[in-house]
Amino acid sequence: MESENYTQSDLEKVTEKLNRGRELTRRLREMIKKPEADAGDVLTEDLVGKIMSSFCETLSILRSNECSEVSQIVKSTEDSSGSCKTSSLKDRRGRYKRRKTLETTIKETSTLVDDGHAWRKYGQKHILNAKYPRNYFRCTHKFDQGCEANKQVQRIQENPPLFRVTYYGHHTCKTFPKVSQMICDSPTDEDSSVLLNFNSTNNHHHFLDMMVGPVEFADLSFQF
DNA sequence: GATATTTGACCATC
DNA sequence: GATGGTCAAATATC
Repeated sequence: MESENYTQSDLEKVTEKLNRGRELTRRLREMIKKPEADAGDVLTEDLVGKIMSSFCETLSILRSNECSEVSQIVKSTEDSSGSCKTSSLKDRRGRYKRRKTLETTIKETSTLVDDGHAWRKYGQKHILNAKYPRNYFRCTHKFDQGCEANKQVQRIQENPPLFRVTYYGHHTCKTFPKVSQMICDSPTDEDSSVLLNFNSTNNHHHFLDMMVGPVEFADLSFQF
């Protein structure tokens, strides 16, 4: 489990900041439901800023541990293959590591919307018992910024068109999605995988409803 | 020429 | 050995 890399103190901090974010979100929802309440001393923009700050701090804690984990992987790789620089082009043994338990987010959608990130296709594969091939994408900034985000897109239905998009890891690149492209496109109420859009008041409630529930550390699955 | 996509081969895991 | 994920050369596009 990834949580083994976090100390009890880290978990407590993360929980505290998420709970604070939840409370701020709850207040924001109240203000949206009752716009007249906005006349108070706290503006919605302030709340949004605080919520974003809370999430950023949480991610900062999580990523600081990821970095140490990555550095360990790099170190072990160098140790095991440091003298193998002259290996032939054909010998790609150990050149990549198959992921085992990365954080995943699965979304089923009828339209392949632009999620605001730059993706680069690196593979396509026919999957057993699947009618359509699976497409593999990685973040464009994988190499220049070390972003670990990957996604797979697979058509699962022809008519109406339905795609299953699976995200692995999250973006660590500094190229944040354009706000106008952040689409809250959850096709069904059951679909808990949503993108945050602060630009459209029509979509506030969906995200807010998701956030006001109990926050469990193990359930973290944000998309940025 | 730079960048993105396609596609067959390679490799890890089960 | 089968399957799925990734690499990297070849090719396409701008």
